[in-house]
Amino acid sequence: MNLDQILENKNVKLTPARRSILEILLLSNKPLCYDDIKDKISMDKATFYRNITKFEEQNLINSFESNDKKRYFEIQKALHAHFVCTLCNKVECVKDYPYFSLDKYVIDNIIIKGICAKCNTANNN
Amino acid sequence: MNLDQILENKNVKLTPARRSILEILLLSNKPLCYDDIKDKISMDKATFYRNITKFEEQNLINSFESNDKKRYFEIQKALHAHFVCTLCNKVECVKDYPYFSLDKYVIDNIIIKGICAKCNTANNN
DNA sequence: TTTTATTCGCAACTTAGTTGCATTATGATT
DNA sequence: AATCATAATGCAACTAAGTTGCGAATAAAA
Repeated sequence: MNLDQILENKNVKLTPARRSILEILLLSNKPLCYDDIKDKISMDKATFYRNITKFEEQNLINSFESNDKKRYFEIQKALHAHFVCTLCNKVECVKDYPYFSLDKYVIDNIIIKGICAKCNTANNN
Repeated sequence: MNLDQILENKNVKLTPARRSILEILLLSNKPLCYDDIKDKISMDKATFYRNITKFEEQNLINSFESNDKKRYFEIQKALHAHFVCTLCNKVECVKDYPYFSLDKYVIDNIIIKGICAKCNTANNN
Protein backbone atom coordinates (compact mmCIF):
# COMPACT_ATOMS: atom_id res chain seq x y z
CA MET A 1 0.00 0.00 0.00
CA ASN A 2 1.43 3.39 -0.97
CA LEU A 3 0.34 6.98 -0.60
CA ASP A 4 -1.10 7.34 -4.09
CA GLN A 5 -3.30 4.32 -3.56
CA ILE A 6 -4.40 5.58 -0.18
CA LEU A 7 -5.30 9.02 -1.47
CA GLU A 8 -7.14 7.74 -4.54
CA ASN A 9 -10.63 9.22 -4.75
CA LYS A 10 -10.07 11.14 -1.55
CA ASN A 11 -10.61 14.85 -1.35
CA VAL A 12 -7.27 15.71 0.23
CA LYS A 13 -4.43 17.63 -1.35
CA LEU A 14 -1.10 16.01 -0.61
CA THR A 15 0.91 18.87 0.86
CA PRO A 16 4.44 18.20 2.16
CA ALA A 17 3.16 18.31 5.74
CA ARG A 18 0.45 15.78 4.99
CA ARG A 19 2.83 13.57 3.10
CA SER A 20 5.19 13.37 6.05
CA ILE A 21 2.44 12.48 8.51
CA LEU A 22 1.04 9.78 6.26
CA GLU A 23 4.44 8.31 5.44
CA ILE A 24 5.28 7.94 9.11
CA LEU A 25 1.93 6.31 9.88
CA LEU A 26 2.30 4.05 6.88
CA LEU A 27 5.70 2.78 7.99
CA SER A 28 4.55 2.07 11.53
CA ASN A 29 3.22 -1.30 12.56
CA LYS A 30 1.19 0.20 15.38
CA PRO A 31 -0.88 3.33 16.07
CA LEU A 32 1.12 6.46 16.92
CA CYS A 33 0.31 9.63 18.84
CA TYR A 34 1.52 13.18 18.25
CA ASP A 35 4.29 12.72 20.79
CA ASP A 36 5.56 9.67 18.93
CA ILE A 37 6.12 11.56 15.73
CA LYS A 38 6.59 15.22 16.60
CA ASP A 39 10.36 14.90 16.53
CA LYS A 40 10.33 13.33 13.08
CA ILE A 41 8.38 16.18 11.53
CA SER A 42 8.89 19.92 11.73
CA MET A 43 5.32 20.95 12.01
CA ASP A 44 3.25 22.95 14.42
CA LYS A 45 0.87 20.83 16.47
CA ALA A 46 -2.08 22.89 15.24
CA THR A 47 -1.20 21.92 11.69
CA PHE A 48 -0.73 18.33 12.72
CA TYR A 49 -4.11 18.03 14.39
CA ARG A 50 -5.89 19.95 11.64
CA ASN A 51 -4.50 17.55 9.06
CA ILE A 52 -5.41 14.60 11.25
CA THR A 53 -8.98 15.92 11.37
CA LYS A 54 -8.99 16.15 7.59
CA PHE A 55 -7.71 12.60 7.28
CA GLU A 56 -10.40 11.32 9.59
CA GLU A 57 -13.12 13.12 7.66
CA GLN A 58 -11.94 11.30 4.56
CA ASN A 59 -11.65 7.99 6.41
CA LEU A 60 -7.95 7.80 5.67
CA ILE A 61 -7.07 7.11 9.27
CA ASN A 62 -8.78 6.10 12.46
CA SER A 63 -7.94 6.91 16.02
CA PHE A 64 -8.69 6.17 19.63
CA GLU A 65 -7.95 7.57 23.05
CA SER A 66 -5.52 5.44 24.97
CA ASN A 67 -4.86 5.12 28.64
CA ASP A 68 -2.33 7.91 28.72
CA LYS A 69 -4.97 10.42 27.55
CA LYS A 70 -3.37 10.70 24.15
CA ARG A 71 -5.02 10.01 20.83
CA TYR A 72 -3.40 7.33 18.70
CA PHE A 73 -3.63 7.36 14.92
CA GLU A 74 -3.32 4.68 12.28
CA ILE A 75 -3.85 4.34 8.56
CA GLN A 76 -7.28 2.86 7.97
CA LYS A 77 -6.72 -0.74 7.01
CA ALA A 78 -8.86 -3.81 7.46
CA LEU A 79 -10.64 -3.78 10.81
CA HIS A 80 -8.49 -5.21 13.56
CA ALA A 81 -8.22 -4.95 17.32
CA HIS A 82 -5.69 -3.03 19.42
CA PHE A 83 -4.27 -3.87 22.79
CA VAL A 84 -3.48 -1.12 25.27
CA CYS A 85 -1.52 -2.00 28.39
CA THR A 86 -2.75 -0.25 31.51
CA LEU A 87 0.66 -0.58 33.13
CA CYS A 88 3.17 0.47 30.47
CA ASN A 89 0.67 2.22 28.14
CA LYS A 90 2.10 0.41 25.15
CA VAL A 91 -0.21 0.12 22.15
CA GLU A 92 -0.06 -2.81 19.77
CA CYS A 93 -2.14 -4.43 17.06
CA VAL A 94 -3.93 -7.71 17.72
CA LYS A 95 -3.98 -9.82 14.61
CA ASP A 96 -6.15 -12.75 15.56
CA TYR A 97 -9.26 -11.18 16.99
CA PRO A 98 -12.37 -13.15 16.02
CA TYR A 99 -14.75 -11.59 13.54
CA PHE A 100 -17.56 -9.85 15.34
CA SER A 101 -20.55 -7.80 14.24
CA LEU A 102 -23.49 -6.07 15.86
CA ASP A 103 -26.77 -5.76 14.01
CA LYS A 104 -27.42 -2.17 12.84
CA TYR A 105 -24.10 -1.00 14.30
CA VAL A 106 -20.97 -0.03 12.38
CA ILE A 107 -17.73 -1.17 13.98
CA ASP A 108 -14.68 0.95 13.23
CA ASN A 109 -12.21 -0.07 15.88
CA ILE A 110 -11.76 -2.45 18.78
CA ILE A 111 -9.61 -1.60 21.79
CA ILE A 112 -8.72 -4.22 24.36
CA LYS A 113 -7.43 -2.95 27.68
CA GLY A 114 -5.42 -5.00 30.09
CA ILE A 115 -1.91 -6.09 30.97
CA CYS A 116 0.47 -6.95 28.16
CA ALA A 117 2.57 -10.13 28.08
CA LYS A 118 5.75 -8.28 29.03
CA CYS A 119 4.28 -6.52 32.07
CA ASN A 120 2.38 -9.63 33.05
CA THR A 121 5.40 -11.90 33.14
CA ALA A 122 7.50 -9.18 34.77
CA ASN A 123 4.95 -9.01 37.58
CA ASN A 124 4.97 -12.75 38.20
CA ASN A 125 8.64 -12.96 39.13
CA MET B 1 -25.08 -7.13 44.26
CA ASN B 2 -24.97 -4.58 47.07
CA LEU B 3 -22.33 -2.32 48.52
CA ASP B 4 -21.41 -4.56 51.42
CA GLN B 5 -20.75 -7.44 49.07
CA ILE B 6 -18.70 -5.24 46.79
CA LEU B 7 -16.56 -3.89 49.59
CA GLU B 8 -15.99 -7.26 51.21
CA ASN B 9 -12.29 -7.90 51.73
CA LYS B 10 -11.46 -4.56 50.18
CA ASN B 11 -9.27 -2.06 51.92
CA VAL B 12 -11.59 0.93 51.52
CA LYS B 13 -13.45 2.74 54.24
CA LEU B 14 -17.01 3.50 53.18
CA THR B 15 -17.27 7.24 53.75
CA PRO B 16 -20.48 9.06 52.78
CA ALA B 17 -18.77 10.46 49.68
CA ARG B 18 -17.63 7.02 48.58
CA ARG B 19 -21.01 5.49 49.29
CA SER B 20 -22.76 8.00 47.04
CA ILE B 21 -20.35 7.41 44.15
CA LEU B 22 -20.65 3.65 44.40
CA GLU B 23 -24.43 3.71 44.74
CA ILE B 24 -24.80 5.77 41.59
CA LEU B 25 -22.48 3.49 39.63
CA LEU B 26 -24.27 0.45 40.99
CA LEU B 27 -27.66 1.66 39.82
CA SER B 28 -26.43 2.52 36.34
CA ASN B 29 -26.63 0.04 33.48
CA LYS B 30 -23.74 1.70 31.68
CA PRO B 31 -20.42 3.36 32.51
CA LEU B 32 -20.64 6.95 33.76
CA CYS B 33 -18.22 9.88 33.75
CA TYR B 34 -17.77 12.65 36.30
CA ASP B 35 -20.04 14.94 34.30
CA ASP B 36 -22.81 12.34 34.37
CA ILE B 37 -22.93 12.23 38.14
CA LYS B 38 -21.58 15.53 39.41
CA ASP B 39 -25.09 16.99 39.75
CA LYS B 40 -26.28 14.04 41.81
CA ILE B 41 -23.51 14.38 44.37
CA SER B 42 -22.23 17.39 46.26
CA MET B 43 -18.58 16.64 46.13
CA ASP B 44 -15.50 18.41 44.92
CA LYS B 45 -14.04 16.90 41.78
CA ALA B 46 -10.70 16.38 43.52
CA THR B 47 -12.45 14.21 46.09
CA PHE B 48 -14.32 12.41 43.36
CA TYR B 49 -11.21 11.54 41.38
CA ARG B 50 -9.19 10.64 44.47
CA ASN B 51 -11.87 8.20 45.51
CA ILE B 52 -12.08 6.83 41.99
CA THR B 53 -8.33 6.23 42.13
CA LYS B 54 -8.76 4.38 45.40
CA PHE B 55 -11.54 2.25 43.92
CA GLU B 56 -9.40 1.35 40.95
CA GLU B 57 -6.47 0.38 43.16
CA GLN B 58 -8.80 -2.04 44.92
CA ASN B 59 -10.24 -3.30 41.65
CA LEU B 60 -13.69 -2.15 42.65
CA ILE B 61 -14.27 -0.35 39.40
CA ASN B 62 -12.75 -0.16 35.97
CA SER B 63 -12.59 2.71 33.54
CA PHE B 64 -11.73 3.74 30.03
CA GLU B 65 -11.23 6.90 28.03
CA SER B 66 -14.04 7.49 25.62
CA ASN B 67 -14.25 9.54 22.48
CA ASP B 68 -15.19 12.72 24.26
CA LYS B 69 -11.93 12.71 26.23
CA LYS B 70 -13.73 11.80 29.42
CA ARG B 71 -13.06 8.79 31.59
CA TYR B 72 -16.01 6.47 32.15
CA PHE B 73 -16.34 4.38 35.28
CA GLU B 74 -18.22 1.22 36.07
CA ILE B 75 -18.47 -1.25 38.92
CA GLN B 76 -16.18 -4.18 38.17
CA LYS B 77 -18.44 -7.00 37.10
CA ALA B 78 -17.87 -9.91 34.75
CA LEU B 79 -15.79 -8.91 31.74
CA HIS B 80 -17.92 -7.52 28.97
CA ALA B 81 -17.52 -5.20 26.01
CA HIS B 82 -18.54 -1.56 25.65
CA PHE B 83 -19.70 0.27 22.59
CA VAL B 84 -18.77 3.92 22.10
CA CYS B 85 -20.46 5.86 19.31
CA THR B 86 -18.13 8.21 17.47
CA LEU B 87 -21.05 10.39 16.41
CA CYS B 88 -23.15 10.87 19.54
CA ASN B 89 -20.49 9.72 22.06
CA LYS B 90 -23.01 7.49 23.79
CA VAL B 91 -21.53 4.64 25.81
CA GLU B 92 -23.36 1.34 26.25
CA CYS B 93 -22.64 -2.20 27.35
CA VAL B 94 -22.48 -5.00 24.80
CA LYS B 95 -23.85 -8.19 26.22
CA ASP B 96 -23.18 -10.75 23.52
CA TYR B 97 -19.55 -10.37 22.55
CA PRO B 98 -17.60 -13.53 21.76
CA TYR B 99 -15.27 -14.93 24.38
CA PHE B 100 -11.71 -14.03 23.60
CA SER B 101 -8.34 -14.49 25.25
CA LEU B 102 -4.73 -13.73 24.47
CA ASP B 103 -2.00 -15.98 25.72
CA LYS B 104 0.03 -14.33 28.52
CA TYR B 105 -2.16 -11.20 28.39
CA VAL B 106 -4.74 -10.12 30.95
CA ILE B 107 -7.88 -8.62 29.45
CA ASP B 108 -9.71 -6.12 31.65
CA ASN B 109 -11.96 -4.31 29.25
CA ILE B 110 -13.03 -4.26 25.61
CA ILE B 111 -14.11 -1.06 23.88
CA ILE B 112 -15.73 -1.17 20.47
CA LYS B 113 -15.80 2.10 18.56
CA GLY B 114 -18.16 2.86 15.72
CA ILE B 115 -21.61 4.16 14.92
CA CYS B 116 -24.49 3.11 17.13
CA ALA B 117 -27.80 1.77 15.80
CA LYS B 118 -29.61 5.02 16.43
CA CYS B 119 -27.09 7.24 14.64
CA ASN B 120 -26.70 4.69 11.88
CA THR B 121 -30.39 4.48 11.02
CA ALA B 122 -30.74 8.25 11.42
CA ASN B 123 -28.02 8.72 8.79
CA ASN B 124 -29.70 6.42 6.29
CA ASN B 125 -32.87 8.48 5.91
C1' DT C 1 -9.15 14.61 75.82
C1' DT C 2 -5.08 14.64 73.10
C1' DT C 3 -2.70 12.63 69.25
C1' DT C 4 -2.48 10.68 64.71
C1' DA C 5 -4.12 9.40 60.29
C1' DT C 6 -7.43 9.84 56.73
C1' DT C 7 -10.58 12.36 54.00
C1' DC C 8 -12.25 16.49 52.17
C1' DG C 9 -12.72 21.13 49.64
C1' DC C 10 -10.72 24.93 47.57
C1' DA C 11 -7.67 26.88 44.38
C1' DA C 12 -3.86 26.57 41.51
C1' DC C 13 -1.83 23.78 38.22
C1' DT C 14 -0.93 20.47 34.09
C1' DT C 15 -1.28 19.18 29.47
C1' DA C 16 -3.37 17.16 25.11
C1' DG C 17 -5.79 19.15 22.01
C1' DT C 18 -8.35 23.42 19.86
C1' DT C 19 -9.12 28.03 17.97
C1' DG C 20 -8.26 32.88 16.21
C1' DC C 21 -5.70 35.23 13.26
C1' DA C 22 -2.12 36.88 10.39
C1' DT C 23 1.09 34.96 6.88
C1' DT C 24 2.30 32.02 3.19
C1' DA C 25 1.53 28.82 -0.48
C1' DT C 26 -1.52 27.13 -4.20
C1' DG C 27 -4.05 27.63 -8.17
C1' DA C 28 -7.52 29.65 -11.08
C1' DT C 29 -8.80 33.85 -14.21
C1' DT C 30 -8.10 37.40 -17.03
C1' DA D 1 2.83 37.09 -15.32
C1' DA D 2 -0.17 39.93 -12.45
C1' DT D 3 -4.42 39.67 -9.81
C1' DC D 4 -7.62 37.58 -7.04
C1' DA D 5 -9.65 33.70 -4.32
C1' DT D 6 -8.96 29.67 -1.55
C1' DA D 7 -6.64 26.58 1.27
C1' DA D 8 -2.71 25.44 4.42
C1' DT D 9 0.52 26.83 7.89
C1' DG D 10 2.64 28.70 12.33
C1' DC D 11 2.31 31.17 16.39
C1' DA D 12 0.16 32.28 20.54
C1' DA D 13 -3.71 32.19 23.36
C1' DC D 14 -7.16 29.34 24.92
C1' DT D 15 -10.06 25.09 26.74
C1' DA D 16 -11.23 21.62 29.86
C1' DA D 17 -10.65 16.99 32.07
C1' DG D 18 -8.10 15.58 35.39
C1' DT D 19 -4.23 16.31 39.14
C1' DT D 20 -1.78 18.26 43.09
C1' DG D 21 -0.66 21.17 47.28
C1' DC D 22 -2.28 22.41 51.40
C1' DG D 23 -4.99 23.68 55.17
C1' DA D 24 -9.45 22.38 57.46
C1' DA D 25 -12.50 18.84 59.02
C1' DT D 26 -13.58 14.32 60.31
C1' DA D 27 -12.62 9.91 62.32
C1' DA D 28 -10.10 6.53 64.63
C1' DA D 29 -6.48 5.37 68.17
C1' DA D 30 -4.05 6.14 72.41
